[in-house]
This record gives sequence, C-alpha cells and structure tokens, in this order.
Amino acid sequence: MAKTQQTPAQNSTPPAPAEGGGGRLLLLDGHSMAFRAFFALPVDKFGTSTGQSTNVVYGFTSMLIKLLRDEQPTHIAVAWDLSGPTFRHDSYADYKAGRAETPPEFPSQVELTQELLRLLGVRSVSAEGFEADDVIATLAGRGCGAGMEVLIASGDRDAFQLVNGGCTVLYPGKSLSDLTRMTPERIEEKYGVPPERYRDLAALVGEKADNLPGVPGVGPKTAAKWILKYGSLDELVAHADELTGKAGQNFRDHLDDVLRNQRLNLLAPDVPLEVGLADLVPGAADREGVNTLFDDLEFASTLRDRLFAVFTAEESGAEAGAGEDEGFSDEVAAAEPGGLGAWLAEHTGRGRTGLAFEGEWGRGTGRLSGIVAAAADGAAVHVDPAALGEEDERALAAWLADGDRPKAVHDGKGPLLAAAAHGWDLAGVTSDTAIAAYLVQPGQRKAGLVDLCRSYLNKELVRRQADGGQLSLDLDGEGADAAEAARADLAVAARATAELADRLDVLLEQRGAAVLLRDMELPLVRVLAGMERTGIAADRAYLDELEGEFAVEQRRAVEEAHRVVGREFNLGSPKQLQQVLFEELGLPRTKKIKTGYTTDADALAWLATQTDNELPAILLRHRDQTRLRTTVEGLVKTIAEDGRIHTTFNQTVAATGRLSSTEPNLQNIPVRTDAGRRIRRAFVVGEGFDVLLTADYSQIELRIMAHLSQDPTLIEAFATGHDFHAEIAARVFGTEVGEVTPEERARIKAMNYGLAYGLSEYGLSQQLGVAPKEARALMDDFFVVFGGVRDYLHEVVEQARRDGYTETILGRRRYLPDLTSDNWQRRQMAERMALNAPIQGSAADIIKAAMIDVDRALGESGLRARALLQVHDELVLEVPAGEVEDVRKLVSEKMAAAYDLRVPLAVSVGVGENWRDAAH
DNA sequence: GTAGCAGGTGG
DNA sequence: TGCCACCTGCTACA
Repeated sequence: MAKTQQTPAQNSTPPAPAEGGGGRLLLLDGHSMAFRAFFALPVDKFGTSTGQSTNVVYGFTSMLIKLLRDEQPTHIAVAWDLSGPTFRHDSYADYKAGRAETPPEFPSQVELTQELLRLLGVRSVSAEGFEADDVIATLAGRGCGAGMEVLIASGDRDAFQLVNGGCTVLYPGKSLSDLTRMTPERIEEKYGVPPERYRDLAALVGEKADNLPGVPGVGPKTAAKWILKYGSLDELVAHADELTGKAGQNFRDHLDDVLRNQRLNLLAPDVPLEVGLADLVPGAADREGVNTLFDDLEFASTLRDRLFAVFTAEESGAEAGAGEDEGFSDEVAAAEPGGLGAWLAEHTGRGRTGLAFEGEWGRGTGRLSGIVAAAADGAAVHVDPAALGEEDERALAAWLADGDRPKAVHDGKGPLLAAAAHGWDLAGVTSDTAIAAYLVQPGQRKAGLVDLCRSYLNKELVRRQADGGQLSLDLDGEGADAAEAARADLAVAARATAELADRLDVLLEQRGAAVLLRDMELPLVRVLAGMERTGIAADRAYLDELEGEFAVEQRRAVEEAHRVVGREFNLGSPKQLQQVLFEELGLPRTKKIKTGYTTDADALAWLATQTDNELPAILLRHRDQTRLRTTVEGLVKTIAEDGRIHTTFNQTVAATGRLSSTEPNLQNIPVRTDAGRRIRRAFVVGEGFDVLLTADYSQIELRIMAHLSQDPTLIEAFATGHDFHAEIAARVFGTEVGEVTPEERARIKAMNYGLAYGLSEYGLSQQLGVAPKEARALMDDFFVVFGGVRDYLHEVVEQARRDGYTETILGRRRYLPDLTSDNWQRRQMAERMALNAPIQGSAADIIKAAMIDVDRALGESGLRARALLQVHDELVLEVPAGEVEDVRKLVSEKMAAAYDLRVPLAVSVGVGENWRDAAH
C-alpha cells in the first residue's frame, strides 16, 4: 500500500495542455467542501421538520451549481475519504490524532450529498487506504496527461502542490461560494514560493489539523525565505548548519518532524481507481429522484431551479437534439403581416391552443406586450400587440373572443384584464392550469408554471431570460437577443400550458373535480375580473379627514404614555413595551411568547385590571388609533385615478376554497367598532349609480353543519328559529326561547362558532372567561341535545384519515397527510383542519355559485347593477335607483337558491349610500 | 433589502 | 390550547 514513497513528485514537470484542449476536468474534495459548508451555514437554520439537518447538502449543492455554471466542466468527479486508516497512518500513527469530533449533524448529510450526486449523474470516487486528496492528485495527473484543463475545488491546502499551468485549485474563502483561483502566480504571490515548493513550505510550517507539528517559531515568512535562498527543502537540509539564530537551531532540532511532514504531505499520484477519465462525463440526471430527495429535505424550489438550469444547460449542450422528450420546444413563428387570421384558421381548428402572455396587469387593468399561441398541431405564433395591423388585430380579437376555439391559459385573470384594456375579450378558455392545479392540490405552496411542469409532467421549463422577463435596461445592445429570448420563453410557456392542461384534465376527472373547474372556477374568473375592473368608489376627502383625526388621537396617546413612564419610548415596539411594562414598572408578567411576554390586547386589558397604572389603557387606545390611521392611510394610497379602489381577488390561495383579496385587502375592513365603521363609510356609491347593496348569508357555516351532520334538532332549529343562537340556547338549557338570558345566548353563540373550528374546552373557557370545567359542562350539555353534530365531527375526521382528504358539498378536496402523523401536535392541527375544511369550503362553494348566478342573471335581465366585492359570506353591489327592488329580489333569490341544503339558506339585504349604511 | 415575529382586522 | 386569510411595524440579519 505504501507504493507512493518512491514515486517522484508529479508536479515538477507539468505536461503542457494539448493544442485546442481536451476538455475541462472538475475535481471536488467532497469531505473538505462539505465541512466548509457545515461551518459556512448555521446548522440550526437548515433542517427539516423531522429533524434532519440540511446545511451541508444545501451549501454543497449551491456551490456545485456555481461551479458548473461558471466553469462549465466536461468531466466531473467528487472524491471522498473512506473511514478506514490510510497509508499515512501506517507511516505515522498519530496522523490526524487529536482532531475535534465531527459534529453529529455531519455524517448523515455526507450520505445525502453522495446520494444527490448519484441522482445527478456525477461520479463519486474513493479508494481504500487513500485520502480524497490522493484520488484527486491521481485524476488531476491523468487529466493533465490527457491535455485537459484541471480544476480542483478543495479547502485543503495540500492540494496547492498540484497547481501548475494547466491545473488550478479553487480555494474557498469565508463563504463557500467565493472561491479563489489559486494559479501558480497567485500561490507565489501569497506564499512567496512556487507551487512545486509549497510542500516544502508546509512541511516547515506544519499542519495543525493533521497533527503534523512544524518547526517552532518558523512561520510561512521564514520558511519561504529559506526555501528561496536554498532552492528546495532538500538543499535546505543539506545546508542546515548555515541557518542562524533561534529559528535555525529549532530547525536542526526538529529536522525529523520536517522530513516526516514532507513525506506525508506528498499526494499519491497513482492511486488505483475503478474509474477512468471517460467515466467522469456526467450521466443523465434522475429528475424525479432529485425532486423526491429535495422534497424530503424540504428545499425551496429556487435551489431546484438553479440546479436544473445548469444541468439542463449541460445536457442540451452535450447532446444536441435530445430535447424531444425533455423540456418544451421554443420554436415560434412571427405572424406575417396580414396573415394572422389565416394562421389561426389553419392551425387552431382542431384541439386546444395553449396561450402565454407577456405584459403587466393588476388592479383591474393591464397591458399586453406579447402573446404566443401554441396550437395542438405543434405550431406556434408570436404576436406583438403594439405592431399589429388593422386586419390582424380584427382577426386576433375575433379569435380570442371565439368561444368555439378552446384555449388553455395559466393564471388567466390578469391577461384577461390586460386584453380587455386593448378592447379584446378572451373566451373559450377550457382550462386555467393555475386553478386546475389548485383544485388538484389546494394546499401547495408554490404553483408557478415551472413547478407544475415539474410535478405533473416531470419536465423542466427552462427560461432563457434569467430575470423571468422583467424589463431590464438595454445598455449593451442586446435588445434583439432579449426580444428573441422573450419570444422563445413565451413559446415554451404556451406549449407547457397546453400540455399541463391536458394532464390536469385527467387528474381532475379522476378526482371528480372537472365539473368544479368548468362550471364554477372558470366562469368565476370572468366575474372576478369584472369586479376588479370596476372597483369600488372611495371618498378621498373624507378619508383624509379621518386620517387626520386618528393621527391626532394617536399622538395624544403617545404623549400621555411618555408622561406616565417619564421618558420617551416607541409604543410600537413590543420589545420596548416589555421593557417598560415588566421591568421598569414591574407589572405582573403575561403569557409567554417566543420573544418574552405578550403585550397583545387581551394581555393589556388584563393588566389594566391588575394595576392602578394608566399605561395599559393608554397603550390599548394607542393601538386602536394607530391601527385605524394606518388602515386609512393604506386605503388612500390605493385609490386609482378613477377615484375607485381596485382590489385583486386571488382564487388559488386559501386551502379551503375561499377567495382572498390583496392590494388592498378589502375583506378585512373594520366593522366591529364604531370607529371602524367610520372607515366603511368611506366606501361609497360611484357616479351613475345610487346605492350600494349588500347581501349576506346568515349563519351559513352553521347551516352547512346542520346539512352535513343531518342532526334533526339542529335542522329543526333552523326551520323555525328567528333568533338562531337563542333557539339553540333554549334547547341546550331546556328553557323557552323567550327566557334565554343574554349571557346564555352569548355562550352558545361562542360555542356554535367554535365547533366548526375544533374548539377545545380550554379555548372555550378562555373566550368565555369561565373555568375549563364549566366550558366542558357546557359542551357536554350541547352534545346531549345535538348528538348528531358530535357524531358528524367525529366521523369527518375519521373519514379524512382513511381517505387522506376532506371534501366539500361540491367535491372540492383538501388533502391532509398529517392526519396520520406521529407528531401529536401536527396531527391535532390536521384534525382541526379536517373539521373545518368541509364547512368553510362548502360555504365558499355556495357563494361562488351564487356570484356566477347573480352575474348571469343581472346580464340576462339587462340590469345595470354590478357586483363590486365579495367578503366570504357577503356580496356588495352597486345599483341605480330604479333597479333597487329588482336587484334586491334577484340577489336574494339567487343566493338562497345557490345550493339546495337540508335547511334554508337565509339571506339578508341592506341598501345605503355607503358600505356602512348598507349594513343591516 | 429581506425574513420572521408580533399584533390586529375581517369572515 | 380555534379555522381561513392579509397587512403593518419592528427587529435581526445579510
């Protein structure tokens, strides 16, 4: 095994790179780089929910991506140390002795990293009895011999001895990704000796990590000076007597150590290996395997994107024409002037056309700067809306609006609004892949086109524009290329959309959700787009006035607080608040949170009862006023030029099937307090209309619970009761409705709503301010009367556990894998979700159906009234004076008839000049 | 500049 | 120790 000793140093005569080069060989020292990764990234910040650390795998992968991208090697190998002893131990028993223990989080990650490399088609190499360094030296020597350019990524300085004109070491600095190129010049500059003498220098200085002590008092400076003077360590030894001073004496005393060091730090150039250079060309990556591994490691998709970007780039470069099964064609024709109509007629007559759009949209409007239509026959055409002749524009508009030309889009509401701004309609959309994917898997975090292609087609969608098509300054005259890349990207997106739509159709059919997409979500897109385009009028002057008023109150509270405490502090900082309340004023501690003790409204209200100090009350007032002011401020900022606020409704966010509203969120405008309702007063009826009309479902979730549980008592309560909560209270407490006290009613109401959330007895007791025992008793009383509800709640969780998902009345599923988790907390959480999802989700189904029905009925009856907002169980419409009664009737009928439950769907309607006054 | 937390609004 | 959202300000971090 000790056959290295007699071989000459292989780096003394570097083979010149062959003419034209024989490729580029990248060699990585696996353990060394993995170790660097471990210390570069905090281990406690990188881990999965199951406790597997991932900082090494992440850092290593990240570094590998950078290397592949920057260096574009043709051959790659990663060398690993094996656990057993090496020839160096045979020669020096204390080699590497006294090393710190490897961190416990390290070994398992080395295995994961090796697994990842295997999946990526990158060879790992090691040899028994040798270190990774020796393997690298051997491969580097062979690479150089074959005329290849060699790159070595290693955090071990021993590798410096391998550096020559054709071999560079990439040495990591503080962060793993900034690798210094150690060329002969750089080494000489840094250490004062050429790379072939680096071993001599290292032998003199020693290597602490390997337990190889050098000459005491001799650092790199002295060592370099000596080596330069005598030419080499061998010559230095021959002239040892000439060295003067303490250092010279030390050298003579420690000569054995130095010679041992020199012997040991020589890297073996001829390790027997099972692989040859030809084996180091990366094989095909196992994408599915990589995805599965990344899923297990809970890595974000950004890392995957970067990884696959370099690997697909490599492959497409290596084997041209291999793109038939992988990825999507980016071929696209430019529309011939005047020929667009003919092209569309020729290619889109059969099958569904995938569409992709470029431009900007949001807040109810937009602009298109590019469209690609990818027909089912494989052909694709690019259209630049700005450069469209009259004839082509007519042809395009007609085709887009043609309901008989089936189309697939991805997240089409924005493009629909943008198209509308150009005067075009978009009809015949038979799939929106963003929505279809949401119906298949509503909980998923990211559902961009790239992610969906990966999940459902096992294909990579590779974009040519690095910035994803964002506008960038054209400073270097690459405008033409950028435009071409943008077209290619759109073509890829259009083809991907079409293919995805087909795949998702199959999955939806299997899940019985195809109808949900076709008859509910897709028609709803148009309704939502209409609401966003219309917006709701806002009274800016009134809001300005309101803001001033709230600001004055806020300042007043700040001053009072400062006066009470005796110094200035930031009332908005929970941290400073804790300091003041609990340390300076010594008030009793509240509930613990991550960062100390809570200062939330409940806690402050409690503190106010515990002390004579006015501060808690002042803080509460300050919170209220601040909140109101920022809400108003935010709203004012979003008023568009037309004096209206155009929110954006998101159809694919809430896991239960609800809509959400952003920029601004108009679904959480205050209503519960007087001050809050003053803000609602700012939402007014717009010009050309006379009133806002609001219509909401009464207790829709409880009605759904009655329907789903089929509890006879609950159903009966809905059939007869006017005051529902009092009705239930009477049944629970065994009294007449008229005798129910307000307190009893409040308790029952809290429980009624809590039931659908999986409320615990503790939670109920907290909310009611009673002992947990009392809450328990109340729940028991309730379930004695409403046994069907208890059975239902129990059964819905059990069924979800069996099936893996819950379902709404219209078959909208929510998958809850955590129902079978070993982790109690996660399982509990999943059970509460399972309890709630069918109820909240069915309510969402019902109001969505109602919105579509109302919209259609308004259109068919020729009324001008229009929907503006949806707030989960409420619709807000804008209505001309002459239509109020018709609309009131139409809306309440359509909403009540949206779905046939076992109990009636009660709808209450209000009318007023503004949103506050339209309440009922 | 960004991410996570605390706190708060709605249904 | 109650479900589903969104937003703002503060703080620590890079």
